[in-house]
Amino acid sequence: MLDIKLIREKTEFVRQRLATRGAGDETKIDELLKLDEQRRKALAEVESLKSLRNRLSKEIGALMGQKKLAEAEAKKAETKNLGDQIAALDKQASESESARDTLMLQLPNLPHESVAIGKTAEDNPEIRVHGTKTSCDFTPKTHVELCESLKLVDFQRATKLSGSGFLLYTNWGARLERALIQFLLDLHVTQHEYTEVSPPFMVGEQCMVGVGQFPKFKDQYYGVAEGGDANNLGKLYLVPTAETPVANIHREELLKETDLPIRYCAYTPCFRGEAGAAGVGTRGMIRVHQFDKVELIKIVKPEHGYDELEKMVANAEKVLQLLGLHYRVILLCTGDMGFGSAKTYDIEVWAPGQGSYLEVSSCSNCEDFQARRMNLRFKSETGENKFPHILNGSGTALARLFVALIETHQQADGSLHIPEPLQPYLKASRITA
RNA sequence: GGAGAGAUGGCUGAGUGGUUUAAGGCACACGCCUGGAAAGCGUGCGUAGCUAAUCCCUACCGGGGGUUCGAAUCCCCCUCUCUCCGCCA
Repeated sequence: MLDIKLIREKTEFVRQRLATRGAGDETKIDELLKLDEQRRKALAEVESLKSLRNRLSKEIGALMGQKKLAEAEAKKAETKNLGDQIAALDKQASESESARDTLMLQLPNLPHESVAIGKTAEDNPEIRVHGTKTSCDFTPKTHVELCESLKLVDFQRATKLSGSGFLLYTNWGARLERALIQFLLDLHVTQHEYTEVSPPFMVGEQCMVGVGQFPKFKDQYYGVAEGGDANNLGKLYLVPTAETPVANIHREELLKETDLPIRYCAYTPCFRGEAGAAGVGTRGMIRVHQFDKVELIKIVKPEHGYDELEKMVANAEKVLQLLGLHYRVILLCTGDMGFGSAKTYDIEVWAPGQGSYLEVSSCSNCEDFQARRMNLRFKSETGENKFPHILNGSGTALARLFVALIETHQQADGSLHIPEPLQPYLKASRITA
């Protein structure tokens, strides 16, 4: 959520920054300010009436204390109609306020000044590249072919269980998936100063609002119903990312400045409806309804937000470096960024079988946008209550990492070489048919 | 699922209709004291809106509604927490 004061005081600046996203959000500003003005006007009136009522009520109390009952009754009569006026104005003020807040929740974050202005993924500048595309003297198989020949994933039977877009890992595939999760958590916890947490895989609506998934993108997620009772559908949602539960851990709290920075690392499966997305329903692991991910979350003082973002990207890159994968880091342009983000880096890993790069990490600084939505603050040393910056980054998403890994390390004989850092986790250096 | 208890500021904890403009304590900040510290003493200290303002004023005691001139306090609904019982991995 944006700061309403910023919108009031620097209206043109906000309008221009919103316009860089190219989604037309800047057109909502006039309506927003109108509602804000209505609210403030009603509030000023109702507050002076309340002030009057409070004064009279006190006088009535004093009169009754002195047993001057007749005078008290007279004053009561005088005060009586104030109540209706107050109720009417209160209603006006709260209606304006809730209309204003509904609009506020729909407005995306302002892009940081360092973000390139652009419309689509075509406009995303490449920041750096690590390694080179693998050149092998045979035609690389796709991950689907490898999964079938090495029996890592049973696509067919997964469909029988849950429909398209779900994976059934089998034997070495299941072991590899588990090894990767363990490897990622250990890396971030022991080498990168994150505290491991294991959150619920279902969250309440408030969490979805807190990080910005609701109300705007409600159709993207899975709601669950307990038992056969359709009435409680929507009380809980399957997490689309660990960001949702973990970023909300300190929701509604007032932290001490010395509590910061907070750095969390969590594994969860991620559930996504992928409504309208290309590639759902086709075979393979690139876009599925459920995948595993290890997520990094930071809650930091505003002045450290962008340093911490750079470190977070480096933490995610380390994963790919250790696994011997070629990747590039790109900066998302204003038009391609997520709703709550002020600045986002994507990491794309090379998948030789696909002949393309796959997004395996997205690291964002949401600044105070999410903290405002969840009313998470910290008390500074000077006694001020401030909103911290909240950052999230994948470290990394697994199904696609799995794809890049097996496509990159496949051998001419059809077997799979396991990179050295992963071997202790898999307890194998090679997978063969 | 059944029964009971509860939800008050950063924490704790009083408060059953009118100096509660939320007591007291802890924590925190500053000062006194001290060779220095602890203890002790003094002062300050909730959140948000409004505002040039740390002045006023208004709101906020889990959330929503009601009664009243006036509600933390009385009534109704909801949510959550705890204890016990049942069921259960």
